[in-house]
Amino acid sequence: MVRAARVDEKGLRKGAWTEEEDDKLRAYILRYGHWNWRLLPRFAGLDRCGKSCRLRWMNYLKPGLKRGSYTKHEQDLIAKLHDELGNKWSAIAARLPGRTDNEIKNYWHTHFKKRSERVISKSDPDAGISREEQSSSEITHSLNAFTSDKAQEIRRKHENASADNWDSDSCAEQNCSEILSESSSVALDREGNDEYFPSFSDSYSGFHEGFWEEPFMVDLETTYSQEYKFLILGEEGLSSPYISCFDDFAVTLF
DNA sequence: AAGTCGATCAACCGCTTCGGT
DNA sequence: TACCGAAGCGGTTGATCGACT
Repeated sequence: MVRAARVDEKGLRKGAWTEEEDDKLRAYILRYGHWNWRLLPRFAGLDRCGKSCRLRWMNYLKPGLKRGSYTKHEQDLIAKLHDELGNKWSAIAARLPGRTDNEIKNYWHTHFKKRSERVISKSDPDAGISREEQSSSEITHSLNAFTSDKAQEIRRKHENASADNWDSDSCAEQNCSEILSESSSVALDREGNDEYFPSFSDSYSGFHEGFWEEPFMVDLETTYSQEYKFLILGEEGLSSPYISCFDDFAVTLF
């Protein structure tokens, strides 16, 4: 399911990434960060363009990415967010921890779009909108109204509780969690089933509050083969103009 | 067993946005 | 304020797999 590897006229590799390339890119970014995507491949020893490296890191190698099938909760969230935001895949991805915009976009095109096409083909051409679509739209509308009311209620609650301790970031997170939790309990899925969806916090119990801010710890013994440990540890092979300023960061990591 | 076709998803491409000068 | 380069974003492509004939 990957493109055949080839080399373009500039000598840059294209197509499927090899395990060795993945290891090089991962090792480099974990040690030095992505200070400049265009120059990074040269320093990391990769014959790839910066864009390709960025994409590979963002969509496949970045720690914390979830692979595999989507939960019912995620499916519902994608549908809801797409109703609200349209094709703003990065915005949708930002609200689904561990999923990438590319992944969500693919998922949408293969699952939801197909479904909506079926709905349109089944619908009365004169009516312009199917009963199913209409009902879905009504559900979304009700849900939006509910979440909007709920957001105001939560905001009032927080404002009353403590004006001094108001932390917009954590409150936004909490609001999102509360809204999703409550709305999920009343939401119907697109098939019209009235079923329980786990709340946001239930689904992502593995992600505690500080997860994304914490330094990423790498288990060198299990994550990398022996031949690439030296790359991470910087004995040789990697070079970075940022070595001095990233040394502190590296110390934090290892 | 071989061929066909649709589904899937990694990767590419080109346009837009953002930030620095 | 205009320009330029880098990063980000979204649409599209193409290789592979599995189901079906």
